Amino acid sequence: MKKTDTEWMTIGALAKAAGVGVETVRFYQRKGLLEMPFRTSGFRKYSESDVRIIKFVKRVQGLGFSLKDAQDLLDLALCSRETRPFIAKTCHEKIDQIEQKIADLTRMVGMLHEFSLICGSEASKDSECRLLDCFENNWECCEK
Amino acid sequence: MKKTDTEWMTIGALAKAAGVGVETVRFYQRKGLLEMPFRTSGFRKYSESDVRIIKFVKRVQGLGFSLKDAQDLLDLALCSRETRPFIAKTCHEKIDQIEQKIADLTRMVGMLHEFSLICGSEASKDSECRLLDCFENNWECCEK
DNA sequence: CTTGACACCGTACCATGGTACGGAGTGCAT
DNA sequence: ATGCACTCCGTACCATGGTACGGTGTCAAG
Repeated sequence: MKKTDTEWMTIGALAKAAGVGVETVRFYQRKGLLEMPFRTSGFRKYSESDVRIIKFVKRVQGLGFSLKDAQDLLDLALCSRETRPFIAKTCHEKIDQIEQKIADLTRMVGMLHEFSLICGSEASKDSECRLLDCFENNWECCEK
Repeated sequence: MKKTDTEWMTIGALAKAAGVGVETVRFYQRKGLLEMPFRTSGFRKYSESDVRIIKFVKRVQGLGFSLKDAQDLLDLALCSRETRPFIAKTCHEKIDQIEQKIADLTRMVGMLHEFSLICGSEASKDSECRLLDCFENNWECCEK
């Protein structure tokens, strides 16, 4: 690769740098998460920013969001006077979504903590703890 | 249905009560999330606890867990002296998993808050906020 | 005792998010 | 100039989590 000076990467280099497979890059391209890159004689030429996008998508995905959600968030990057209202809307939607999720997860983890205490204690009788009861009670643990 | 007295439900009644389709119930059955119910002359007979299981699965799923994870959590309900060590392990694994997720989501939402402030302010110049920069910086927002 | 609603079953199909394959072209080094 | 690695593209395939279809069986009321 004589073009390292012009800082282009091939698809393979990008994939490696981002920790995904070449096919995943092509897949993201088809999905519109990565824009169609410049080409030299048929070969795709990527830049560092593509690495960042892929890593970002992977991170967001790991938090339980879809590729569509990742796309929404990527679109937030286009911050300009015209796009600002749209961005504010998307941003606040995502914030609400995430805060709801955090609240739910927090209750869930609290319940699991209590559950493990009750169930783990020598005093607990067999089958005394019924996890499902806790969930029904908005994740509050048994006979609290 | 003359058997309301014996409190059995048909698959249709269960599905309706749990807010899913009949096919979803059969699917969960195949996946082992619901155990094979008693039958009367070929028809499945469900109880209230099946409704609870389905609702639970749906809730857990909504938090970004797989059916497999839901299954793991359902297995926690079997709290007895023999299963206790296994339960403790699963429970703490899930707790760690969830806490990690909460931490990540919390950083993410904080970043989105800051982002929306900066981007939303009249002072911000076009294209000044680059969301990707924030993510790279462990979700800390731009030039903080 | 028929009729309509529901149940049975297997199989096919759908979307999402990839992963793999195969035949052909390209680029660079030896 | 030859070879090897890498790229191209389309298409097929995979797992997950359902959803739909179609032919048959059952139930319970009219």
